[in-house]
Amino acid sequence: MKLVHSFRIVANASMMHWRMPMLEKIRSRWKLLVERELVAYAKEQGISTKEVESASLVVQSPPKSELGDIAFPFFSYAKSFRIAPPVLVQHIRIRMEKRDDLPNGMLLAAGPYLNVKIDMAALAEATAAAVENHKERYGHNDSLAHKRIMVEFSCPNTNKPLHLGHLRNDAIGQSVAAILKANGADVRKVNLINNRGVHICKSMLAYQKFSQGETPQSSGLKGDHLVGTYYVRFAQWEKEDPSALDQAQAMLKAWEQGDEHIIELWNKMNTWTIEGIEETYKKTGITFDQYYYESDTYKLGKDKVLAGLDKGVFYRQEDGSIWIDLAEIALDKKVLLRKDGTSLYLTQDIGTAIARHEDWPFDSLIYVVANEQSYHFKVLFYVLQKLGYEWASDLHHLSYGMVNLPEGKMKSREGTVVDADDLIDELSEMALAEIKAKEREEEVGDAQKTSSAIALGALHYYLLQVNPLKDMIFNPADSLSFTGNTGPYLQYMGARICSMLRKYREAGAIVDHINFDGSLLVLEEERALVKLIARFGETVEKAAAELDPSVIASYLYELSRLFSKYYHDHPVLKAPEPSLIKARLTLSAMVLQVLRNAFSLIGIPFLETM
RNA sequence: GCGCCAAUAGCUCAGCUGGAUAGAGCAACGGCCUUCUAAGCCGUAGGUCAUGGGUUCGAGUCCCCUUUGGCGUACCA
Repeated sequence: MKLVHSFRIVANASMMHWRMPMLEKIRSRWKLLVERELVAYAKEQGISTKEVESASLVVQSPPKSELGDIAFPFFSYAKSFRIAPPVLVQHIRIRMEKRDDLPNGMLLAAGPYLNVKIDMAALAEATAAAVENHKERYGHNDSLAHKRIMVEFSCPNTNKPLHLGHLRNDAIGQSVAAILKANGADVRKVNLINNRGVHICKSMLAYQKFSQGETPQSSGLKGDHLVGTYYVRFAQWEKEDPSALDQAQAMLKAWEQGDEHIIELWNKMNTWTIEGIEETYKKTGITFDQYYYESDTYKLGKDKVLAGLDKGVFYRQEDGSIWIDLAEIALDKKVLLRKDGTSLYLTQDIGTAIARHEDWPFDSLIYVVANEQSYHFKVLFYVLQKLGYEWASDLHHLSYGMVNLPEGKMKSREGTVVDADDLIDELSEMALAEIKAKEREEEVGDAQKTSSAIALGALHYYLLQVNPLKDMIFNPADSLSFTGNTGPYLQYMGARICSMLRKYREAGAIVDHINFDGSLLVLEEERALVKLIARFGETVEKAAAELDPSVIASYLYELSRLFSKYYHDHPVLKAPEPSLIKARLTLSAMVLQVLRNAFSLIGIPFLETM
């Protein structure tokens, strides 16, 4: 399975030791020591050290905690040394143990693996200090420092409200932007409003014919929903009146010629839709740094296509249309401008990309767009390259899979499209009902606010736990469930820790004066938690390298599940010794901080109580 | 037809980029609330990693064939 995006932007060489996360530092230190010993042994045995050096040592994590914390498989050295891996492991272990410059820790020979049990007390204390120092920035790094990355997502049409597909798009875009930012990049989130074209005219025309001047105020409908009803109305009318489409096209022409009445109507309806959509963004916590409008950029696209014609990279057909030959990238031919001179989707995107690079010269531009458009982006990037823009190679299509329903595809004709606002409202109602059923309305404070936060947590986690490239099935029943591997489960973990910390303070913060002693965390779960917390930074980096929020989602679930089991089995506030209370409290607070930080990367609202 | 992508438990998804006995959740069954919030915890059951071949010490992971499914291949967006 090859699902990894090859995100082209090159990370900075930030891997200098002084800023390397603690766990990585320990791993690479041990790696160097094992390699040193292998080379020394090879010399003694009269084996070419080149052979040994070229088989670079692999670093892994053992599957079980009894086997230690770091694993070095020795399979690949068997040939050079001409002995079985387990034998070599024993030799190297014994030799290394004679050294007096080893860091704290223990070497374990586990068959063909040489494993290390690390000094967990030191790791726990260093990690606790790092969490304490960096707080909401713990886990952040500067691997993408000074990189300007533009992320385009959402891109709604102004003829209908957002649906489930947009929600996946928005969730991915918002999350990827946050992840890149956490890696130090200078990120600019941009939206592109598809506000021109025949499809926009369809809802306008139907409105003109059938609305009798209805407005969001008079109808009580959100603007985008109101406009959407006329888009649907057009589809009905089109069946009754075959001239409907011609009329819509005539309207588009009039629009392009600047007909005042039509522009006025267009402005009015666009405003309604955009205001409605922005309300949805507000509800889902989606924000942008800048909006682009196709009505502003399509002309630039036209100009650039004509310029390309002059340069000879495109050609004109007899009927007047302008084309590009895609033979170089093993594709066919593609129209860039219609014979009547009007622009196409591709033309507009050419203009938009150029305008963006002029506005904010980026090191990379990531388009978050469904995979059904991969052909479009392949062509777009090629066209821009042909036009001579060197930055064309910095464009990246983050292609995500379709959202389907258990019954199959969403189809507007069959009315199976899941509306974004309806879904969020339904989720909120379910969450509210749950709060009431648990009789936690008072406890929770603002039950309304809490339930929408839970709804959002459920939705975003559901959408982001799947690798973006894969098609996913959105099962409404599952998404409405708040138990198991869900957003609310994670939120609940955070709320429980908060509650525990509140109780501690109410009881007088008894162990505040005691120093945190990492050596007290000896339980298997505690070691696993410390390691996992120490790995958060790597996880954030991996998520950026792969442009994949599901990396964060999986990490969060693992952390929560581990902590959940831990605090169920082992008392924190009622631990037998004050110093142990302190140690466990510190560990819990670390988990809490990481939950908070990770939540913000995948759009899960943090809740102090629920 | 051609191109791109996918296939892991009944269902929805992981699987640290080729390593130790393939993991979770849901659904099913059983156990745990005078003990830091039961939106929780524990246990049982569930797998020929679509099929066949190849690469090598070693394959769910890499390569090829086949099958099935999705998307694309518009002077729609």
